[in-house]
Amino acid sequence: MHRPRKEMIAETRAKLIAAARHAFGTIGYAEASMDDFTASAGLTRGALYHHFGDKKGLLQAVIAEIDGEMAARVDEVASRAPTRWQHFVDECTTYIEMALEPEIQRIMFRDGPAVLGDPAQWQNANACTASMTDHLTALQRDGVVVPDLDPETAARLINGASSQAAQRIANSEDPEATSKKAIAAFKQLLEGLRKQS
Amino acid sequence: MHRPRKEMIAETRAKLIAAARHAFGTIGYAEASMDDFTASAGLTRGALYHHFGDKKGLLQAVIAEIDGEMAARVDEVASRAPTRWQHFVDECTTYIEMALEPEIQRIMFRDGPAVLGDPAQWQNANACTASMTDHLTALQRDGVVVPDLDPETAARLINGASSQAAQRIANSEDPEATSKKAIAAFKQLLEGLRKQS
DNA sequence: CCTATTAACATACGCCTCGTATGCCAATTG
DNA sequence: CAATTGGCATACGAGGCGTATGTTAATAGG
Repeated sequence: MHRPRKEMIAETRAKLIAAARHAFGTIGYAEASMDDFTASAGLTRGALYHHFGDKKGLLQAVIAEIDGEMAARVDEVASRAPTRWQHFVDECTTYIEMALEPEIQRIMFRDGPAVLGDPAQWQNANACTASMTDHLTALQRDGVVVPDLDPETAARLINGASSQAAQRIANSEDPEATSKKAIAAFKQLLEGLRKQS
Repeated sequence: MHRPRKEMIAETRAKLIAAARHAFGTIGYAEASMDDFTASAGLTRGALYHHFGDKKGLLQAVIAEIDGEMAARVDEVASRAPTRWQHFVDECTTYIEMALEPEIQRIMFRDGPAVLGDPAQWQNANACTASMTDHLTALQRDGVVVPDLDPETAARLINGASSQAAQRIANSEDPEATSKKAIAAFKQLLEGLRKQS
């Protein structure tokens, strides 16, 4: 049988990623001891180094996984919306909602950039921005968005604003109220991209 | 004489901050060995722990210093502008320009948040956002900016977009061209805040 | 079917870094 | 001038990380 072997390996990788994701997302990358979270997965650092090279490599794998999940979710939600513009706005607000998860904030917005550098340079972890860029391009073609605008650049700026919005909500005393204010301010900024009719 | 003593102490603090700032800004917080950069200042970790408690405390001090410098610069540049709105826009673009410094990006936007958490929660390091919040409030009062908007929230979102713009420019192959695109996109977003006349 | 090789891990070792406890010296204070 | 405090260095112990080295089980070739 070929399968059991392959499956065991895949399972090992998955267990390591899951354990690391949990550790990174709660206590943070720097505080997460490789000995500890590999042990919590019933393994040792030997497996980690074999599969991912080093701690950074494992972080990359975790980030790739999260990025994939986020992109899938954004894609799903945004697909049902009456207009393209609404589609785009929904995409952004969904992104903010997801960014409320402490795990995502910690890994994708704080530890990730600190350890791996500018997120824009990450390989296998740009699905969300790519999607937003595509939609902005389409909106521009349709004349909904102002023409003199680089879509990818705009998508990045919006990403920055989104993550700040999410952080503000997440750290708020009254998340409900803060959410309203943050989403409102965010949508207001987006209005700047629209061509006035 | 009281002075020499006090001066020596202040000088020690300053040397530690300067050495740490350089180390953090180049190789990064995690890679910066306390033994190394204290030695480069002619001191030991003993002085560091005495004055700043721990590595995080020193990072806070470094951040406070940089924040002060940034706020002073923003204040200076923005003070000469014909209109209040222009004043505000200049403030933002100056902020982006400053954020191009690798040292500032690394310390203020990457390592700082990873180690100390959400910048919005930082004490003694919110001068820039505070200033932008004030100006937004004034603009709102004057009817230049849309009324239904929380100034501080908006300031934070703009901050997020600014830092992304700066990162994009800094990591670009052609900074000159990217700068034009990023600043343009940024200003376009800001237009969303204006009340249409 | 048997052997050789490789791959998937675990173990063991040394280095570096950090935090704390302790010690020393100079400067202030009365 | 003595006592005390504060500024800083030294010394020690504990982890954490990376690498080098096993060990075992699965595959491949004859």
